[in-house]
Amino acid sequence: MKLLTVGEVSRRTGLTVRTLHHYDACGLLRPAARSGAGYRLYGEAELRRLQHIVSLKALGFTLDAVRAGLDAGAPTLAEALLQQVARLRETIACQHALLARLEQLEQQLAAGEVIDGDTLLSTIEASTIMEKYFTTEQLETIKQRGEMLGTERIHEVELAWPQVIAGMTAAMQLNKDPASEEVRLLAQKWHSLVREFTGGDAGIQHSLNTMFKQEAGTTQQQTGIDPALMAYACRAIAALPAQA
Amino acid sequence: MKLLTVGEVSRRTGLTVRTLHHYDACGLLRPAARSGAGYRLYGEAELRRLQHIVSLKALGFTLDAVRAGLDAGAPTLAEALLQQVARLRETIACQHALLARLEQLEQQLAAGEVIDGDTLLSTIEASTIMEKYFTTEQLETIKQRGEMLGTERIHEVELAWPQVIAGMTAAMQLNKDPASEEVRLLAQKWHSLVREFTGGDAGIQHSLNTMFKQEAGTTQQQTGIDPALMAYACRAIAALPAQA
DNA sequence: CTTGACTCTAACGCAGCGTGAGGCTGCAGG
DNA sequence: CCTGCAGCCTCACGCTGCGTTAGAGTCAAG
Repeated sequence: MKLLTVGEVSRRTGLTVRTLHHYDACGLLRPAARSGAGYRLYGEAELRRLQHIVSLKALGFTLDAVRAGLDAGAPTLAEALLQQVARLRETIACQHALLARLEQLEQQLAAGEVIDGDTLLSTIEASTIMEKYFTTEQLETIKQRGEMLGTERIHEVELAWPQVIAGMTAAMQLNKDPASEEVRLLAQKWHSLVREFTGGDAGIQHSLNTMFKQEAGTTQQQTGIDPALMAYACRAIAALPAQA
Repeated sequence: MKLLTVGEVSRRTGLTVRTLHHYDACGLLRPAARSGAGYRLYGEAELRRLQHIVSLKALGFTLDAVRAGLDAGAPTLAEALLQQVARLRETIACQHALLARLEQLEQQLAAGEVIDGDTLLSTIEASTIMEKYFTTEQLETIKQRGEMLGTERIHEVELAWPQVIAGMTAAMQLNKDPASEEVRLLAQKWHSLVREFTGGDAGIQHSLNTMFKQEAGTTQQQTGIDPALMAYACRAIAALPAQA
């Protein structure tokens, strides 16, 4: 019956001495005995327990969970395993979502001339906010629509927007009747541009509206559309003759 | 030009007051000014910066990284993004590997009568140790072979091993010549059982040997094969007439 | 003037150890 | 016997990103 010191256990297991001290301190693995000088001495049983500890930790359990699992019986352990699976699945799902966003940004970086700091931050911001107001499915739908339209058309749209916004802003500031002839063309253009984004999906349309209401500040900064302009544009569109 | 107190900023952003204090303390977001009473006052610029902070944090950056990214220019930020993508990919890969192991254990739990504590721990242990000595590809290969063989055959093998081991141990203890007639049948059986696991893959065979050498203690406990027996068995197999 | 809602600073707590500091122990060589 | 050196011991702070009291000042309303 041989007893080992911390250093020896450390070499055999690859754990650090400090870690063994820690396990002792928190009651996870107590040495079998102490030498006269106070040296920790571990026996076979402790090595086995340590093996178990390492294994469970490798499965992602916290030290508390490991202790609980070892001190309680197999049913508890089995249950803990299932819980751990569930937790892990969830975190992986989150990480995946995150990765998707990061990769999208990465693509935009690779594809674009966009190395300007503010633009980059705006792009990031936009994706963050979108995450907040659209469901995963909706984002998926939007992405697919984007692929259908193609890069070129998207570019056109991005160029078209500022003009429409500028026109609408001017009309509003001149107090023109939103239902008037002159505003009608602008309203039609606006409407079609929005449909190009929503694809006619009512849910997406709704989320979009909510976002513009809640995040007025940020969206205004990014698009130049403030609540007043939005209201004006909505009235103009509402005044359009039936379906275009 | 309106200034906001912590509470107001908190309500607008959803961050806690404590968080704002923290960001102030660590220099990530300093208030624009302080009131006479020492209240933190934030302006528009700070709100924008805060927006950026939140966005970057949502991408998984540490506060230090966020500060670095915001204080340095866009190139740094872009670079950091790429790094973040790489890091995330790696952690996801790890998590996936972990999940795979956990799910395997889950299956065994669901399928088996194995609710005994020691057995469960042994199973976990085995998978942990295998992870250590076999490459991912090898494990994949082993898994596929397992599926090819089918549950039933695996069960048979698991039953056959103890008998062979017992026989070989007895032969060794009786000091029988490993090359003798009597031992030959045992050696053949042993050899074929090993091949059933390795599938004839030299790499897997090698990893298996390494594992048995390095983890003598644990494997002996789990299989009943100690180094001496292993050596004896190897000699017996080496003495077999050419290919079986 | 009192209340209640808000603010301030200061400081511990969390998980799981890493990383010293400062001080014994135990064995080998001179 | 003394000296070294490796190994052991016990504190105890540090890291991340805040949560959470605790004690105390501030502001606007009743």
